[in-house]
Amino acid sequence: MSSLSPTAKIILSFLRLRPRSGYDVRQAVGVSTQFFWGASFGQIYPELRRLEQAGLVELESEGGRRRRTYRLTAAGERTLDDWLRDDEDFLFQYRDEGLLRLFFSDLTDPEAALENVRRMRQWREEAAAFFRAEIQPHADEDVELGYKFPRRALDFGLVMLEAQAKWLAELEGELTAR
Amino acid sequence: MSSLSPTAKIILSFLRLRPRSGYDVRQAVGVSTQFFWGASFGQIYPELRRLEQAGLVELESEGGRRRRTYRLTAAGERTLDDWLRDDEDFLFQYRDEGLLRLFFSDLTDPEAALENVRRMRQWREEAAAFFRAEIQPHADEDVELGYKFPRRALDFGLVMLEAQAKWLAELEGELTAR
DNA sequence: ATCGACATGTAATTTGTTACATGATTAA
DNA sequence: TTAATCATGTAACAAATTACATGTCGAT
Repeated sequence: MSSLSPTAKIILSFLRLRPRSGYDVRQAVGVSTQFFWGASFGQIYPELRRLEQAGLVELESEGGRRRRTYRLTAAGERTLDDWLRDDEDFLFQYRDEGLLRLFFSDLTDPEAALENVRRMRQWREEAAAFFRAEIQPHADEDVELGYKFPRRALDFGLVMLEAQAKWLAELEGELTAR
Repeated sequence: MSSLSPTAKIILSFLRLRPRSGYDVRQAVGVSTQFFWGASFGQIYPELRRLEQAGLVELESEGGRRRRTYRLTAAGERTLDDWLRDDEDFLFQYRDEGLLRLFFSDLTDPEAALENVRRMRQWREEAAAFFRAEIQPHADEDVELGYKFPRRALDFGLVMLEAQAKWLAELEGELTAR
């Protein structure tokens, strides 16, 4: 019962929604989970081969053309199901260079510290705007199809970004006041 | 002007506050930046050698004992300063397996989805409690010493965790209601 | 026929964790 | 003197990004 690699988790999940090629998996990631669970071509293609080897996915069609569409096998379905229920600790990783610089901002002059905070806030605002423009349409489409959770995951991300932006704006005010 | 590795950034920063050994850097990370910028022994020790090679740090004392304390060189100070002001894009990485499972929760039964949300919320609450118990005392100590920003970085983390926990609690209510 | 978008893949490099090995110092 | 903790280090592995190479398809 070797556990699934991070990339395997997202591949199996998207294939369960419908059969896809590696290319399609990457497109789906790009318009939905990228923010909290990325995957690049360089990981997806080799991982698909491994999953095929392991009997978790199989080729559905080579369509005459050069397009390899995969679908889940029964074993793949079971493995995915296990993961969606399992009890292991979740991976949680947060890495934030702006916050690192904030932490050490006593080492710089106030202007540099303030500029850093401003950039942090702006980044959050831009990310939130990007979510609404590029990701929300897809999430809303999913809702039409009866999938409610992608939209909830989007809202989670927006709430997080906006809480951060609000706090940063307050700190900006505090640092400007003097 | 080869750019600093992630681990180099935190090593130089902590050395600027005061000279330390690799062991001390690791301790400092563990009680302060771990949440958003980790570093393990396996990275710190080799990186210190590289930084020494590059002339950014130097041995301050071998203290007779087996304890290698490093301090910044003038070149190290300059390099650190450059980084604290530079214009490059900040690294921002967020990876959240609970959120990935939430995204795909249409594929499971409602009980498994609810259980996942509950665990996500609990994890946030435990993390926030840990911050207050284990990290805040050190941040407050820093304030006494005139370093105000570590405490602000802590507050940022708490605000983020609490915003997430609140949203998750609301979703829990919604999912329970039916 | 050729150009751009679609599609698959490999290789090199970077980053990070974990497990392991080893030695020095201090307190019981 | 022996156990625990302090302290330094290496090796093996896992994960991820990026750049590169190659080929297919459809429209002009």
